[in-house]
Amino acid sequence: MPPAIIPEDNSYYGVALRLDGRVRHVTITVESSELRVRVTGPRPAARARTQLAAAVRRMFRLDEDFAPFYAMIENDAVLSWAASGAGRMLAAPAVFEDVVKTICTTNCAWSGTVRMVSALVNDLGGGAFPEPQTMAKAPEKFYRDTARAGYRGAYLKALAKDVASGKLDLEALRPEHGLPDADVEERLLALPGVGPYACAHAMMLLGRYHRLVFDSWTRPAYLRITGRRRASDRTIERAFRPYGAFAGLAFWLTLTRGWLPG
DNA sequence: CGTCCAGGTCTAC
DNA sequence: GGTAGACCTGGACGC
Repeated sequence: MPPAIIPEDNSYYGVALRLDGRVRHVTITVESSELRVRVTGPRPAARARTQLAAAVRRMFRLDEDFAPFYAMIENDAVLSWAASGAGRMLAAPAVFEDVVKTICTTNCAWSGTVRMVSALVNDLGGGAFPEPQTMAKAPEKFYRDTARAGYRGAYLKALAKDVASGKLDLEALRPEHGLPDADVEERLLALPGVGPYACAHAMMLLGRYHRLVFDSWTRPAYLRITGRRRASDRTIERAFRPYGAFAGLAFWLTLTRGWLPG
């Protein structure tokens, strides 16, 4: 296992997770370069602890090897700063959750995404992100009147249905299962409501960093940072081609440099 | 009040 | 393979 590079002490993250059927509030802190995970309630049984460990490992990308990327950018004019441990985009415990949330970001303002996901968590999941079966069973009324997901409602329900029935296995898209990027992309694009943007975004969350995410935020952000007046997606892709398998991550870090203090 | 568009996608040419 | 129009929703904006 590659070393987990933790940038600083006192980092804190909180999330509600469903562990062995029970919603737990989980806090993750950094203490002496190690992650410490705490949960509310009585000590979780073995099954819940296993689920918790798996969730944290995926959320913080503990099984991914960033060393090749850091070696690549060590002397990079723009990205050398990131070589000290940046790039661990927070993922959900399950690929299903990432795909659902990503669909909830499409063609709407961020406030809409928050509304839809909040409804899924609070009104359907009892405080944690709902299981596929729960989303599959939820009536259309929920998606229309509570989540106010509009036309996405049908996509979300259909997706949940296929995952719940076993017809669709999104977790199989994780890198450890060995599917080539091209196959994973093809499967993602075949999902209802998943186009080039959502596919690229989901690929990043899967730890597959080749594809650049183009949307109404990243495009202007790139222009602002480079000082260009305009640049086509193909031009931007060409600019990041030197980063190879990490082009998408390099693009993202270039755009989000200002999100970090200092 | 109508129009536009926001972390796009789908269908039909 | 590339492009127009429609699509839920709800804020922002112009009139």
